[in-house]
Amino acid sequence: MRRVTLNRPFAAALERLRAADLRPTRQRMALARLLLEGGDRHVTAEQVHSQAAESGIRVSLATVYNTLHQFQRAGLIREVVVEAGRSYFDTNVSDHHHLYFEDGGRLVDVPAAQVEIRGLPDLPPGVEVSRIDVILRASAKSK
Amino acid sequence: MRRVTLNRPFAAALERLRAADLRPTRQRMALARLLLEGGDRHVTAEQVHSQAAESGIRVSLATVYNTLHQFQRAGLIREVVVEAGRSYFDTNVSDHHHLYFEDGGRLVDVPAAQVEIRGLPDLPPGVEVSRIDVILRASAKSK
DNA sequence: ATAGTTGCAAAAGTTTTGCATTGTA
DNA sequence: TACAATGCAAAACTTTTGCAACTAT
Repeated sequence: MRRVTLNRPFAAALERLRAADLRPTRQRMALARLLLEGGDRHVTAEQVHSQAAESGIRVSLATVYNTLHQFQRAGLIREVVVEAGRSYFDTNVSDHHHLYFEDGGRLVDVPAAQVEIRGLPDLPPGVEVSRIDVILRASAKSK
Repeated sequence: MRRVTLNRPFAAALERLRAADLRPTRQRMALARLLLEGGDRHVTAEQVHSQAAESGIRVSLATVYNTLHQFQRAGLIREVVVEAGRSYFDTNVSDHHHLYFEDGGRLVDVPAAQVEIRGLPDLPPGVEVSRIDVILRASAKSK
């Protein structure tokens, strides 16, 4: 009888791709594992590309972008735009906001549960708010 | 006696540049008038560049970017990043938030006075929040 | 076979930089 | 004359597109 046991992380990534109706190709599996293992992270496409290279995975930056966008559409990750020409992909897809340290560019999650927003405007009929992004921009105290 | 009367908009733009310690060069004056006359607007660098061309002002896109950033540093305008690779410059510098229509890319101001945000996290000592951006993303109702 | 997918080279945008030119004292 | 500031061509980045190669019937 043949052993069919797959290691855990592999199986988990496979499962998530399947659930999202994305074929488990070599590149996608590699990127899925890179992103979806090891907790909440904020990474740029460029960083994902470098990390892939470090792990010995050959994949072009274009494919990284395309894959990240597919993952986003599938709800596996979120894109957060913080600055002109700098977007982060966030592996935390729970409802939350962001704290951005302008010096250094670090991005930190702020759970939405603890934040309360009131007084938002009404929208035209047929239109709905699909998402609310709150970004707190932090910098060194000027005083 | 020589007439020294300048037309109003010209004088206003001049005044604002002076107050911001920016030399009133031909290009800057032109962009200042384009941006600071005629109410609150959300424009991309590209749009400013086109409008300048239409008004017969010769200025490169690089200069438009550089000037917009100078204006931002001087507090004359604000930059709002809404989507990867798409930043808007906002001539409304009062405290406010944004409603973004994902189909079409229109951006609308939401006065901050009517919005109340509570439960924001504490920051490390020496760090302060320099700005809070709230972006409501609106799209056609899915139902 | 063949219809749909995938991954990437090349193209398209966007923003920044370096420096010749211009303006100021 | 020197010194700083300006405007832009060219360079550097970031992101998207078009299509050849691959996959799964």
